[in-house]
Amino acid sequence: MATMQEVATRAGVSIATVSFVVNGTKRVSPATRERVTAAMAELGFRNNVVARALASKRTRIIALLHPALEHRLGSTSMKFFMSAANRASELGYHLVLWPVVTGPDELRDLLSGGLVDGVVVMEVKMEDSRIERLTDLRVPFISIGRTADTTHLPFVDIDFEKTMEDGLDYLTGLGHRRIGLVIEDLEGTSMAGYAPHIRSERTFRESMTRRGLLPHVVTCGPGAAGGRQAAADLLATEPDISAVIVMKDDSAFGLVRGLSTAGRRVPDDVSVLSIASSDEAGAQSEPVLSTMNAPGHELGKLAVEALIEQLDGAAAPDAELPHLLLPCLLHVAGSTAPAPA
Amino acid sequence: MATMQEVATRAGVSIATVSFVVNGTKRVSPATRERVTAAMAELGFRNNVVARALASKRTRIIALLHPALEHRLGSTSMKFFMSAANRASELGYHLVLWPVVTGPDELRDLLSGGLVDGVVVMEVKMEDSRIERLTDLRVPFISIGRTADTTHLPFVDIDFEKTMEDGLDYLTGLGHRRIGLVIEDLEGTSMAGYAPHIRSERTFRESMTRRGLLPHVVTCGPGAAGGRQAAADLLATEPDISAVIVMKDDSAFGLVRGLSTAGRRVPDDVSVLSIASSDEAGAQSEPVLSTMNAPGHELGKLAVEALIEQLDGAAAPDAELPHLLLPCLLHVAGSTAPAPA
DNA sequence: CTTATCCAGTAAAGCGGTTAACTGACTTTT
DNA sequence: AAAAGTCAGTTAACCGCTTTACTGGATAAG
Repeated sequence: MATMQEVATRAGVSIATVSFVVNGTKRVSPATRERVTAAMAELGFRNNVVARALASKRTRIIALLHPALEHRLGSTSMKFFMSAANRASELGYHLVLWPVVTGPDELRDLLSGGLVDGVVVMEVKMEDSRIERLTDLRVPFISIGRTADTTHLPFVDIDFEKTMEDGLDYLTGLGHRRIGLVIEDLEGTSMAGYAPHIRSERTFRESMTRRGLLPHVVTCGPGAAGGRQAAADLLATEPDISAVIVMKDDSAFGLVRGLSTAGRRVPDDVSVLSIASSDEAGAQSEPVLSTMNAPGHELGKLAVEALIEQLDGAAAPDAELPHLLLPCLLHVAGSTAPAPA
Repeated sequence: MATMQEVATRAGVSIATVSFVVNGTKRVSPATRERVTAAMAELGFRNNVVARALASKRTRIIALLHPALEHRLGSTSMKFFMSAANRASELGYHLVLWPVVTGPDELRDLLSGGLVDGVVVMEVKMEDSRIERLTDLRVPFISIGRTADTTHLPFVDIDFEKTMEDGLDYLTGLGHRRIGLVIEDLEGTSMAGYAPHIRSERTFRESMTRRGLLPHVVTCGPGAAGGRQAAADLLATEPDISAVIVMKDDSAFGLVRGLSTAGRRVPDDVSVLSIASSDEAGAQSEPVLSTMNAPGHELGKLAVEALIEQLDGAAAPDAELPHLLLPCLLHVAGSTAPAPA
């Protein structure tokens, strides 16, 4: 690969001039610029990213941190990732998915090594040590999801509170009064304290109570099997249940089947609303699930924009931290219907 | 962050010595080693990855290239990714998922820039320009999946041929004679020429013919809806079909529902076998699908090992290229049964 | 006609490491 | 006892690019 020095020699200029041409850092006369450009083309010059990074202390690489192994990337996360990657690319950055395998030290290496300009954190828990670590390391970052305390946290997140309220508005609007919530049980796993679950459950309980209704909450095991069991558990507690909100695609699929097995027709006897999901996921079930779609695309875009603004120093030093909340949007399909008489 | 020079000063040695301690590149007396180690600990020294990369021309980073947007990461790919990342980590490398957004130039930048030591390519088509490009750039790489011509291609892949034979052995062993194949139609999409589909279909046709049976092949649209339609199409062609092999999870879910809608019970009337799938995916359907499980875990591990062997120069210069094929393993669940009389 | 300003371009000092070649003291060999 | 090895450490030349300070000629101002 041709180096900058070779280009300089060939164009009969100094290496600095080449650098100015490449980066547009300083004015160069049209004539020399032309010579340099030609030389670059002839030699097939490519700027060495590593050398540039060392000298300038910027790589234009953003890492999307992903807790490896645990929790596989759902379609929502994937959408988010793609959207973020595209937006980053438009803004001249690379967004890579970095599975943090070995724990905090690996993180430290990348960051203090200067390999990465900034970080996006996902799958955040109510208390999350990674956040503190990033703050300590003074790495520019943004979080997808919020910890319990958000005062010093730049984040974008799904507005689970509003999503839940909207969902309940919709269901009660259909006449439902006995409504259950199915949430995967993460206690004991590495995802214990996962914020979306906790917020959703809390809001569900509060909102139901406020509406003068009894909150029926059932936790379940992982996968479709867990959802299936949840149906049985729920019906055992409250046989007259007429609507269920469920928080994970797997669980939702299992839930619907569990309800059928128990002789409840969906949506005639029991309505099912899958939240923080997507059209595509909903379409995998029969009947097609009514969903509240996670705004993965928008969140990805916004997260990257906020982070890059911070990186490029476009944001005022003491500007307010980004605190963006977007609710899931209701998409009515075949799994919800008016409450049975 | 403390630099190596600072550590050296503090320990009263030269910077080279510190480097030797850090990398174990040269013998250092226990006494000095101890002083250096202590100094590093006190200063919280972290090796600067970028500087190291520039000087040594190695980053110990491997990029898993992913064609952005197109084809979202299925659970098989994800398993593969995780397994590869873990194995890489064990071997002292980082494996990151790099969505190539802007096309070949981006690729070129990373590689000629020396940001990445090697590359893993996935979602390979029968003719794939990326392979040629990587060869041209002389970047060490390994492919998950094979192009049509594999003479110069280092790869690991699912043995679709054997998988299909095994699947057909199993089904014919159950007495099935009228067997269909459902494959998603990718013509006209960016994934046209996707190797797994082509190999599977070809082997299906050949093997069926060899067995003296008629190969019923139906292509379908994307998602569950496509699979559903495929059921109708297949029954229109061959109403007495008694078994169907299907190649994608989405399609499989839709297919099962489509069959039910058409009044066929699974598995009593029609058996369904989902290939290149996984237990977890199969469990999302009702009845639980019999699957042939993609060896994502093994492939990820093997791919990374082969690549790193190449990187570390452990392989002889003219050693044979890795050509590894692993079949999917049959996992019998609830969607297959003996052929009806 | 000076002196002050511009301007395009250059020289050179890093950025934080790696590594080949070298040094000097001490141990073996013959 | 002289020649030859060992061995732990050091020196210094890179790796390829960025960026600040500087130069010298051309133009504008006084």
